[in-house]
Amino acid sequence: MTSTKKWGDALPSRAQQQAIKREALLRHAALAFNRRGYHGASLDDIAGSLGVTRAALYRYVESKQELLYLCHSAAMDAAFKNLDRASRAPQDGSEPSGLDKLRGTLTGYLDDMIGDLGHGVALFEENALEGDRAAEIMERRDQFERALRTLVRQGMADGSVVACEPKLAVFALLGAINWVPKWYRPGGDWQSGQIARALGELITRALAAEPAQPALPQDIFLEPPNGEQ
Amino acid sequence: MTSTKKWGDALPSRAQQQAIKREALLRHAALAFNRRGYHGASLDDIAGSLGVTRAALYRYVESKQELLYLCHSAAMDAAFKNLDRASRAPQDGSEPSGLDKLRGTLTGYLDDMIGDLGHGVALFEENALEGDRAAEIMERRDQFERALRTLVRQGMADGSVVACEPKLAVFALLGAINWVPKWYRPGGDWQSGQIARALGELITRALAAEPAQPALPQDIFLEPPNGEQ
DNA sequence: GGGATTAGTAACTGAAGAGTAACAACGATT
DNA sequence: AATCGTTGTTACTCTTCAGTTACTAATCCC
Repeated sequence: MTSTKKWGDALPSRAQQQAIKREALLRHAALAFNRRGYHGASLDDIAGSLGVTRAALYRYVESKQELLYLCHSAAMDAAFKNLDRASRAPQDGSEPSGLDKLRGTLTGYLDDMIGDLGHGVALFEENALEGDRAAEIMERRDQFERALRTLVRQGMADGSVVACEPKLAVFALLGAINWVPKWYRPGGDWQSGQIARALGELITRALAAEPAQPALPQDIFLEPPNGEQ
Repeated sequence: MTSTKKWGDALPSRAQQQAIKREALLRHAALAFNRRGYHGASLDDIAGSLGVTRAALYRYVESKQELLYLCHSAAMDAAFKNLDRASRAPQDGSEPSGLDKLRGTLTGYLDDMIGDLGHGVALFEENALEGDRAAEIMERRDQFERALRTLVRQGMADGSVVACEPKLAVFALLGAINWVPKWYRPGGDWQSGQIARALGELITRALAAEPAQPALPQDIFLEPPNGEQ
C-alpha cells in the first residue's frame, strides 16, 4: 500500500470536503437572498437547493444571520482586493489615472461578484444584518465607498474625470453594479467577464472627462445576442 | 348656516380623508419595504409608524400583497407618465434626440420616485409579488424597459448615443436609479429635484456620443455639502 | 337625540419558519 | 469486528406575523 487511504489522495480530505460544502452553501444562500431577500428566503429553500434538509446546514454555519454575514464579508473582501490591485498595478508603465483605477476596481469587483466563484452576491439586504456583524459590514462598506470617492477626486485632479459630486457619482456607479445580480443569469447569453468589462466601460464613461473612446471590445455587443428586442 | 357641515368646507370630506390616509399608508409601506424588504417589514411596523394598530390597515387595503402591488403599480404609472411626457415634448422647437428623451424620462421618473409625493419607492422586492399581480407588474416593467431600449437604439441612429448594447445599457441606467432609495434620505443635504437632475445628467453621459458637456448646474455640487470625506 | 355608518382596538387563530435534540447511517481507525 | 467521530434526518419547540372577529368610540345624517 502506497497510501493508507482508500483511493489514494484522489479524494479530498474530510476538512477539504467540509470547506467545499461550505462554499457551495454560501453560493446557494447568496443566490436565494438575492432572489427572494433575506427574510423571504427560507433555510428550507436553501437546503432544498442543495438536496439536503434544513438541519444539516447547522453543521456548517451557526445561524442564518451568519450565513448572510459571510456573504457580505466575502463581497467586501473582493471589493478591497480589487481596489488594492487596481490602485497598485501601473496601467502600461505610467501611473494609472484616477479613472483607470476606478474602472479597474469596479470591473474586477463585478467580475468576482458574478463570476464562477462568485458567491458574495448578496449586496441588498445589508439592513437585515444585526448587531456587531452589521456594524462591521457597514464599516467596511463605508470604507470602500470613501476609497472610491477618493479615486473620483483624484481623477478630477489629474484631469481624467469630469467635475462632479463624488458622493453622488459613486452611489450611481455602485447602483449600476449592485443591480447586476438582479438580472444576470449565469449561463445566459453573456459571459460574466464580458459583462463586467462592458459594464465597467459603460459606467465609468459617465465620469470620463475625455470624449468617448473609440469602440474597443465594445463591438462584441453591437449585435443583440439573440433576436429579442 | 352657509353650510350644513361643521367647519364649513375647510375639512376634507370623508372620502377625501380616506384617500389621504391611503396615500400615507402607501408612502409608509414603500419606505418600510425599501428599508427592510417586503418580508422583513411587518404590518405592525408600518401601522406603528402611522400611530395605528395593524388591524386598522385592513380598512384601506385588503392584504399586505395588495400594499406591495399598489406601490409597484404607482411606480409603473410614474414611469410611463414620464416616458410619454419626455417622448412627446419637443426640447426647444426641434425634435428631441434619443438621448434627450432618455434623460427626460429617467430624470422625471427619479424625481417622482424620491420627491415629496413619491410613495412608489418600492422597486426591489418585485419577486415578492405573487400570482396575477406579479404577472401584471412584470409585464409593465418589461414594457418600460423595452421602450427605454428603443430610445437607446433611436439615439444610436440619430447620433446622440454611442454604440453600445441597449439591453446592458438600460440595465445599468435603471440600476443606478433604482439604487437611489437605498441611500437617499429626504431632508438630507440635497433636494430631490437636484439629485434627480444631477444623477440624470451623470448617468446619461455614460451613453452620450458627445464629449462631456461643459459643467452646467453641475457646479452646485463642486463643494461637498458638508465637511465629510 | 337616535339610528346607521365609519374608524379603530384588543384578542384570537393558524401558518411558516428558525433553531434544537434525539437518533440513524456511514466511514475511518485500531 | 468494535469504537468513535462525522454527516445527516425526523420530529419536536417557540416565536413571529398575517389575517379575522367581536367589540367600542366617534361621526354623520335625519
